Amino acid sequence: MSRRRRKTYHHGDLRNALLKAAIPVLARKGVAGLSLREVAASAGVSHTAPYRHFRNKAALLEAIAVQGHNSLRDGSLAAQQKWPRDPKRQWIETGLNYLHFILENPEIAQVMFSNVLPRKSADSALHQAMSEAIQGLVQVIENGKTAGLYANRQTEDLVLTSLSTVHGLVALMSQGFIGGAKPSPDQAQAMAIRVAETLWHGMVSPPSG
Amino acid sequence: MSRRRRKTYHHGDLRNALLKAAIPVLARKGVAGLSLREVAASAGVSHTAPYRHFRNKAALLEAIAVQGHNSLRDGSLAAQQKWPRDPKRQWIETGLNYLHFILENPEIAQVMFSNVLPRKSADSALHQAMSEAIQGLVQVIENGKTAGLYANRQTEDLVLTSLSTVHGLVALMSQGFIGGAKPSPDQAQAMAIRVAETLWHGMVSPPSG
DNA sequence: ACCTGAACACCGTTCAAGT
DNA sequence: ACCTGAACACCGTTCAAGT
Repeated sequence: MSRRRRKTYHHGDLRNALLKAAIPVLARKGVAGLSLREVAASAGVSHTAPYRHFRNKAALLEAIAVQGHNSLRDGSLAAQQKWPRDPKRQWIETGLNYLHFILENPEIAQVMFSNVLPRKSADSALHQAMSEAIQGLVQVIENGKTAGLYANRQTEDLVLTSLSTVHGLVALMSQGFIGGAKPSPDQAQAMAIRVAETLWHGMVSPPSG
Repeated sequence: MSRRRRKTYHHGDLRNALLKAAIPVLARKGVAGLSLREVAASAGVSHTAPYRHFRNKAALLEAIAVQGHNSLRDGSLAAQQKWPRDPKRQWIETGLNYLHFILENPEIAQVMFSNVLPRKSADSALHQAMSEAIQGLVQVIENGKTAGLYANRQTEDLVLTSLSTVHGLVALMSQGFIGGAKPSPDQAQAMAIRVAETLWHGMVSPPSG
């Protein structure tokens, strides 16, 4: 045996192990059918061990959901760094990155778009993550304003509309209401781009403005 | 006692009684905390009685969620009848009616925007209701095309973008991510109108087109 | 037809106890 | 510090039995 301990009495990284173990359970049972006891068992610990790392079951699910919102935030940061001179591209890629994350992580999406979040509590990690994601979008919009896009529209209106549209599209897709049960990444991306162009130019303006 | 029976051994309208009894339970415990047993007790029947009317707990929740989608459909039908010559107004009112329903029925919204729906099953009552709601929106858009709005845009793009935006706005509001915990109807309507105008004219076009 | 009570196999959460 | 086993008060669902 080497000097560094393995499989000690203490797990070492149980928190992450539980977050990982929850994914297959979500895929099999859905968010409503997931039990903390099964997640614990599948991580190889007793059913009370998770309480050392999560206040309760909702806290575990919240930690999973936070990853999704962080991805929306990271997507807008990445897009700003990748196309620093193209605010429209930043705007589109922010949405596409979010969509791709959801398509590639359907179990996390399932938790994000479910309603197991704490009643209100503005100090929750979920609200924190959501605020950061919105801030990323605000920055993208402000880059566009600096570049002279968006005419005299208010930043708040542009952010609110963009956010609603991307959230709605992604939620509807992830829940299978549009695009069929399993849209391919290409199909999904094509739909998203058409939606983005419709919003960009407006319902009543010609497509190529 | 009059001739018509009351409080017989048979309940008579237990199905509706259960749907009604679920609302206060949702308000108190949330969708994750709702139990069929509590709903049954609050309707004054044993905990097995609901199974005469609903296959299982998910079926009860689905029946509640269907009402929300029916409201989106009814809103577009009502708007078409009320302003038969004004397709833009039809479009805006469809969204506003949906928003008002959600604000006035937060418990139903909670179920609609939660993920307790059956895995896929295109024959589910939920998908049926959603399809009908989308059809209402399609009709509103086609009225606009007939009237010469929307230039050469495709109906599918217009429907998809409208649907995503209204769904996203309403979901974000109902879950408290935007507009604060309890937006007044006036505040909510003002936000919705600004979003609708932004989408109508586009991100990059002047507000008054 | 519609409703019930007992029963089964689960839950989430708490807590004294172990290493 | 971190993990466990027993215990509590619940669940959803099934089923033979009642009216």
